[in-house]
Amino acid sequence: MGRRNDHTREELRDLALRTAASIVETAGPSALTMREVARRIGYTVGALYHSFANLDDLIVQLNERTVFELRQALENVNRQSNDAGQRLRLLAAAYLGFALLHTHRWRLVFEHRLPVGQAAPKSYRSHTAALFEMVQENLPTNSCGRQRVNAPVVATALWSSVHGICMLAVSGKLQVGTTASVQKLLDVLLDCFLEPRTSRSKRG
Amino acid sequence: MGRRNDHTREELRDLALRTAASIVETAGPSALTMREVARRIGYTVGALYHSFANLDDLIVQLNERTVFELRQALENVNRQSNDAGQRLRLLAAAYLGFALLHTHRWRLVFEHRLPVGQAAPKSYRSHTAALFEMVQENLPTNSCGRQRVNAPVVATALWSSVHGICMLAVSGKLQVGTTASVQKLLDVLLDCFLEPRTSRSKRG
DNA sequence: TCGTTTTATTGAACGATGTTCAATTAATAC
DNA sequence: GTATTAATTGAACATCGTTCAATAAAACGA
Repeated sequence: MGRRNDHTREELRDLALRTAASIVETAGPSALTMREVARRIGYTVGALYHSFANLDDLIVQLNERTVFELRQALENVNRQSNDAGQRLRLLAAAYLGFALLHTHRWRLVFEHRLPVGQAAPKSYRSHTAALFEMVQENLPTNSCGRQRVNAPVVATALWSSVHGICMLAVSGKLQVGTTASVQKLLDVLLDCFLEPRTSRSKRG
Repeated sequence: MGRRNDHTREELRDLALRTAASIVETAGPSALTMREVARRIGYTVGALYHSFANLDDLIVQLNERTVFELRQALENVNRQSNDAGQRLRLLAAAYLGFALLHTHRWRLVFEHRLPVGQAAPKSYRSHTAALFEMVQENLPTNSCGRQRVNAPVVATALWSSVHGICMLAVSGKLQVGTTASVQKLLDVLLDCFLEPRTSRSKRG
């Protein structure tokens, strides 16, 4: 069979990426092979290599989509409160929610290793930068010794921490089992970053 | 060639694991193959399958060793100060130091996926439990709204956060480049967990 | 010391993987 | 209607994890 015109180049790329996402979500990253993607979309392996340089490239493009979805989810949540502190708590809960809902795909974003010397694509970096900006803008001015360190550093520290809690919880490396107990870890963390330093028994 | 008796079964296991560690550290996890380990220790692949059930098992045993080394490094540091808060800061710095020094091996511990339904080995769990206990014992009693939540939860939240900062930094997913700036993230986090709520300009 | 048993080790084999590319065939352009 | 262009195939190659019958050396019993 030669040229088919069943799909444009862009349609095929989209089809392959959606299929890859489905494979990863249901069967884990180890099930994501060029041959399996090809089989599911009804093409042969060779055809995939016109849309993707190699498997690594396919994964990078899949991760790009995942980060975009994550950004959208967080941006939606960020509009649902007028209180900055409350927004931060909602963002953390949404981050955990996304990680729990799309566990394999979410882990793939952070566990995939780029070939040495190869930078992450620009769109990927812009999405993650947007995430950190969202956090930064919701930081109270008096949070966490803020007068000494600048906001980007605090935002980075806080969100890396949220990430660490979610990652360890989701990957089962933590003993905590239930979603509720993971949420409690996030609460403790955010209490530390949000509660004003002078009142020490706000709601004890 | 038949039976060789160059090494006992235990010697061969040790040799293979040390070789595997070396491969991972220098060339990354993707370079860790049964064939490469076998080649380097001067045996054929088949021989490895008497010491390890499969590649997954070899990785699990390698990770066990890595976690043991990490535990030792932290226990050493934990004896080098009389102030609990200072010990926590030293522990965090040592955790980052280990992650930076043994990046690939350290990442492999957290990024390796066990086959579904298979639990991490008991020794692995006991090492990580020891880490969390160390943190827990160094927590000040008044830290982070401690009167409301119990110590294990605070310890888990704090150390998962330290882990998140180290992981994102080491895997290059963060924009921060230098070791100093990562250390500053850890400082901000520990300030939040350690500084008494009433004094706000301790060392500004 | 010799013959038997045990066991460590080999090496070839199998199926699956990523990747390449000449051949083919359909769509497009002229 | 022919020539050009480009998408698609499918076979090929190297490498991977894993298995296992064959083999040879060590250990054992007499």
